[in-house]
Amino acid sequence: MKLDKIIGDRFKERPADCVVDSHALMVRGGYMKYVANGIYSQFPPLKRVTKKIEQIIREEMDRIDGQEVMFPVVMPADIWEESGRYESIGNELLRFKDRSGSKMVLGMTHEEAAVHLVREYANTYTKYPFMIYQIQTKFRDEARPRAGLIRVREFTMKDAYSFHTSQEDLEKYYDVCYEAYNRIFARAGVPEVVTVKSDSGMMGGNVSHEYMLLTAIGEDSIAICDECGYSANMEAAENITELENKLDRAEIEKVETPHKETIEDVCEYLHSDVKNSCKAVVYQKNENDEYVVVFVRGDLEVNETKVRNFIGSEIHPAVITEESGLKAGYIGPYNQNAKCTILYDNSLKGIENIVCGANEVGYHYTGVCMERDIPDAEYGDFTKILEGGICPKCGKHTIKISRGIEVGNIFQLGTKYTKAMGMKYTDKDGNLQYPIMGCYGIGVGRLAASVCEAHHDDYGPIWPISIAPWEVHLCCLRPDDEEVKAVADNIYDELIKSGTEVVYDDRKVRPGVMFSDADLLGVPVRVIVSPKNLKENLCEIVTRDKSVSVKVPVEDTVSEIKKLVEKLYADLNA
RNA sequence: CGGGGUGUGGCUCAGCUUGGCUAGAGCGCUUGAUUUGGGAUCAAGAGGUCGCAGGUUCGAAUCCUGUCACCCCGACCA
Repeated sequence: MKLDKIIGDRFKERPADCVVDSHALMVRGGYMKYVANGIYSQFPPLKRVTKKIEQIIREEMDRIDGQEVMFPVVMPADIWEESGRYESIGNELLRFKDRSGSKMVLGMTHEEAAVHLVREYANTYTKYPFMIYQIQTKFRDEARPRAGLIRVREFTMKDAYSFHTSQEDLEKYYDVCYEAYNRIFARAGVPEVVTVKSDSGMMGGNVSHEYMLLTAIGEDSIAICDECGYSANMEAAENITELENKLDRAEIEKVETPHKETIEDVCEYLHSDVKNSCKAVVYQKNENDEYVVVFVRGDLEVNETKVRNFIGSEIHPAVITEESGLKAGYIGPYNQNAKCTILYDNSLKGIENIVCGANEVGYHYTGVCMERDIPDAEYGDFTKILEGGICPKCGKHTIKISRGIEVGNIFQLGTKYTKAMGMKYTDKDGNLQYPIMGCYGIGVGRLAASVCEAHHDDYGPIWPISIAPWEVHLCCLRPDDEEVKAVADNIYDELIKSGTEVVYDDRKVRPGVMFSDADLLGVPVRVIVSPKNLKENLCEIVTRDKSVSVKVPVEDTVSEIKKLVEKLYADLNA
């Protein structure tokens, strides 16, 4: 490919709207163009990157006996009504009507379509197990797309669905998939992707893992223990607390705390440690606005996902009214009479002599002891794990919180969808059974952006050769010099003949322009043919990351390039 | 959905507070010349009616009202 024929402009200035580097570089490098909020078109360089990622995924899925299929983008609402998700999913699911008034949805995930595809076919245990997958466009009407390709509304995703006749078989295959995913990320040049335990959210099911690329711009918080290797999404990480600053038992005393409505203010006012206090965080259930009060130790934060899972309902931060009986800023566990669901966090178990609201405006209690004063409280885990927190696996104070981008996930779904949609098979004994499912996703565009985010410098992406838009970038520094041009042309022809993917820059531009464009394209191997090198009968071969920089005789150039290309591939597979 | 911000050639932005001639700069683009190992120089050119709609005014990019879009933070989210 001649560089001057590649569709799309490259330019110098960072676009104002781009917050993350990968987004800025991919816009500057002519990889993508904004179409609408969270919707982009891909120029050839990016299309070539995503195509290669797709191919790696395809090979690894086929290797674990996946069968590629294709589900529709537009689906009738009725299969979503079968699973119950037509109602339960919020506005991310784009619903619309066709010309005849039938309700339709735009596919945001394809469990329903997968079950629909195989539910007649897989009616006997002899057909199991099997896995089907597709690589296709999804649409999710996200509330807030951001960061270029990291979070978009329309995107390409590989989604796979496996069907099993036993939990053991699912778990066995889950592990196989786990390994396949590790191979995919290693081959894509990001072996540093880590797996974390996660909350399954709307997907349902029990066990699930997320594949995270750790980076400061990530949207997820991950709890990691360096000691034992434990890692979990902050949403899912169990938070173990121990009693600190244990105080002696004391009598309850009501004290005036005028205009002190945050726990920090109250504790400062009363000269008490925040760790010896109890604060109330109030939510309301989405369906009926019923109040949910969560009592946690003053220094901790509520993990809303845990609350949501525990009460089995969606919640939102509360608007506290007069009628509720709750006294905002003065809510406490003792003498609490308001009608609402009350949850007590583990951090309060057995705590003595604490400060808490008196359920009366302007007053707090001191000396409250949970065991003595609220003897029938039941406790659960409702708080966020924090930096320096206790590792649930090894029990040490070793938890670190990192940010990460979720580039893939795997779920053990169970029978949620097969049951809801009436998919059954006959087992060996002639009984009807529901198949057990697993599902496995990878966001292709997000992975491309994540690799760029993880591997770039100020001048452009540094693509791993396996997913780079081209393998070799050939620069002819002085195309007006006949000899230089002839040598470069010859190298180009030879590389093409040998099946190497090469982009050839023979424009009549200054070297600086040429190098800058090469940096933006991020091709791993760069070859420079120039009058300066040619005087000594040499060509220059450098890698984008500067780890290799050599000059070789002109006649050896092509073979040296091919050697280097092979080495780069080998490094990725090692 | 709540809070904050921004809309001026392809890109980055100035002008707006305090309305006033044909709306500016740099980058990019076209043509020519000189240059040639990290985004050159000179000259000549093309390209915008200032997000949209309405209002105030002799006169609006500038003031007012409405509206749309986008960005950031939060909420929400496989």
